[in-house]
Amino acid sequence: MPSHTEENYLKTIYKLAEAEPGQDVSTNRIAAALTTRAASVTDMLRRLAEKELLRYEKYRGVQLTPEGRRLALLTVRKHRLWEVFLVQQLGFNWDEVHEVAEELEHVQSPLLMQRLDEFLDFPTFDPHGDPIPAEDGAVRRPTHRLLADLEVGDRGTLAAVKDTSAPFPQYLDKVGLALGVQLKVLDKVSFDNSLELRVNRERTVLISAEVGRNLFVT
Amino acid sequence: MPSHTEENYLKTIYKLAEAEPGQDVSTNRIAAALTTRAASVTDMLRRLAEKELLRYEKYRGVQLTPEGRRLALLTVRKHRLWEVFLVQQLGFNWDEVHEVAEELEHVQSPLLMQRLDEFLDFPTFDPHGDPIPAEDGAVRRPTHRLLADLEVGDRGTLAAVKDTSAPFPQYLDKVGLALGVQLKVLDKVSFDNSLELRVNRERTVLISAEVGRNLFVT
DNA sequence: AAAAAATGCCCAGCCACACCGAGGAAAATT
DNA sequence: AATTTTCCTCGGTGTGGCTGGGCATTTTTT
Repeated sequence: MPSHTEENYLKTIYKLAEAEPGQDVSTNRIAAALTTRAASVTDMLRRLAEKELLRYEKYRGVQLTPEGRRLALLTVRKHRLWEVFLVQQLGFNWDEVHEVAEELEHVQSPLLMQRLDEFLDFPTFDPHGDPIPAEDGAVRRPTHRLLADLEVGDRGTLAAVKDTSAPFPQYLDKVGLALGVQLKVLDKVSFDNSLELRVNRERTVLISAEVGRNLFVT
Repeated sequence: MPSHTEENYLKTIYKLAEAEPGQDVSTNRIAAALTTRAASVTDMLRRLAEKELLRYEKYRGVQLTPEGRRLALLTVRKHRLWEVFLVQQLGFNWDEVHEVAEELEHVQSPLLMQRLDEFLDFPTFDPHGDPIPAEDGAVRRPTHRLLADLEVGDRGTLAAVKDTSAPFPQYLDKVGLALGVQLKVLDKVSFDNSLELRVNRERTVLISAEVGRNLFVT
């Protein structure tokens, strides 16, 4: 049974590996992601390697073993299922749930998660639009594209955000964007790549390229 | 923010104090309840006293401060609310929920508990028949009597069990008793105080005095 | 009241977990 | 080949929690 911290390391490593497939994950990247020092990370990597949850060749970075990957995905699954519960059943806002889910994800009870999954009617995406790994570890890779990659005239539905830390969802709220809205790219300003969007065929919104790189559409 | 273990100590002390009001709670009783050693308990008591969560006079036992009591009740509240959720919403059996609730009770989020409470429609008793402390710490003391204290001819409704560890609820199931059934005492065997009961005006059941002392009726 | 038994305290120490700074080794970059 | 960057190792810190053994206190017994 991994400790909370171990679960967090595994989850972080999984996400970093996901972000840049093929490459091994480096110590410093992990340290940055967990706001801790490289020395602490090395420490933990040794322990996780000992438990066969990842392969660790020094100076070479790190790679999850099947078992490590399984645990990481399980944690992600739990996190996202709880987020669905919090938003759909308890009426949380989708930008309020992260911290709470961060705690709930460490509860150990396969039966609980199975029942919760059923109770929520087997959701496949969480409130941020991220896929919920299945019990067997299968992840439905959504057909998302970066909003920033769309061309003038392209359409899509806002499906997910990349950076889900608090300020960003709040910003979205403010400019009137939300998951599920219909978008059409009206213009792409060439000099800074900012985007002019039509939202739900009603309003027009101007967003920076920065923001565009944080949003996924289908 | 108390640690999980601290919360467990507080909860245990609260329950022991409850069981025998007036008296202070002794080190060994706590040790027995938590299956640890007296030395460990002394240790923790010192720490909790330092944090002003209880008053600790050596050789004299221990007493929760208002703040300690508040935290203990909060933990009990969380535990029991989660139990209601598990049974009512997720379809757990009432004798399966304890361990899971034991984990969930340590999640720290007042907002979460408030929303959950609302979602469950402000329940006042948990699936074992025990009262759920209100947010302000008020406990509705149920008008329970020990089944063993009833006299021949008395009637009542089975309202709660004292020992909720796994085997006992299973035993109840087997003999056909459940919370909510109507009971009438047909006979009380004088030599061992075992009880003959009519259940829901249908069946007859014979239980030992031991069992009778573990059941509450209204 | 003294002796015996039970209870409970205190000390010193142990273990697990997680973190960290400093210095040097390895790898990447130039 | 030299420099910069990365990151490993080592020794050490702190916290939380548990424990055995010896001693102090309280309670019970006589």
